[in-house]
Amino acid sequence: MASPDQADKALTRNQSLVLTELQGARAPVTAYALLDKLRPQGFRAPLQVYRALDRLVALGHIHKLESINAFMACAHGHGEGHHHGVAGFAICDDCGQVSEFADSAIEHRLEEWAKCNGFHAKKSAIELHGQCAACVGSA
Amino acid sequence: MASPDQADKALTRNQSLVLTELQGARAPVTAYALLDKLRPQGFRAPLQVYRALDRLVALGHIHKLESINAFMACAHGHGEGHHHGVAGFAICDDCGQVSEFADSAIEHRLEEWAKCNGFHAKKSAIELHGQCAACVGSA
DNA sequence: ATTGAATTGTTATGTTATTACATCCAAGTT
DNA sequence: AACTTGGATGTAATAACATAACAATTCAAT
Repeated sequence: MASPDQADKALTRNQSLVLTELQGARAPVTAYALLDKLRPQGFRAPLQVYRALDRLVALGHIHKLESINAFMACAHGHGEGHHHGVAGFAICDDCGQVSEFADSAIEHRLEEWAKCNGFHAKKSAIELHGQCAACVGSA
Repeated sequence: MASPDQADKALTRNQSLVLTELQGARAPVTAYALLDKLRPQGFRAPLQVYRALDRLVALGHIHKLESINAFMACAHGHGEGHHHGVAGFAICDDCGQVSEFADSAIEHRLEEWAKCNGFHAKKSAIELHGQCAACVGSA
């Protein structure tokens, strides 16, 4: 049996620091905001952050939100047989909070379109902008 | 009856120049690439481009591709009763060409999710990355 | 110990987007 | 005509996001 946190153990110091920071955040964080937060831990240049982010995205630990140039930890864990489907994000333009969701019907329709059009999809970005329930209520 | 090109007539000179440039392009164009192309027409600063782009996006004439920071003309025209649904984009990472598509099932699923979660969506971005049919063939 | 691959550190630079403020111009008013 | 008002534009400076190039270090496997 693999150790329970094998995925984490594969991470380097910088990657762990960035991931931990993102997991503790309540909303997406930009690369430069991460840099500032991690200066006490020795970070000094953007590349240290960007390199860690690239790796974490590749490993599936975090997502990049393309429409706001920010990053957030993946909503679910990384247990053994975890199916990594197409993820969607609902971004509140008022409070900044983001909800991650998965919808197999959407995933299926995208696959269908790709198949019909000979497109080989490698990754996807689905991002909604608007107001979350809390902000609609307090509007 | 409105004149056939009423929408176009509402555009200012700068907006028309930017829109025409995008309509003539075979792939998305970045703001700074537009600036360079329009220097002969008198453009000198990024804001001239960004202001025109903002307006054109708001009017539904063009789309911003969030994952590549580039813009493209809307695939369909702007006739009278044109339903502007949720648009998706398949971006070829090899040749740069983009296919715009619309899928009412996806739109419906997104609306459904929003309703169930009290999220008021104002806009959406759906972008696929991979290889288009032509590039897969010539790989 | 040596080597080779991956990671890291550092500097500089490139790319994308906005802020702030001055100016211009056309439409409506006195 | 002079005045006001609002949108559109021009201009300069800067902010925010991201990568290139290269040197130095770490560390597992020999």
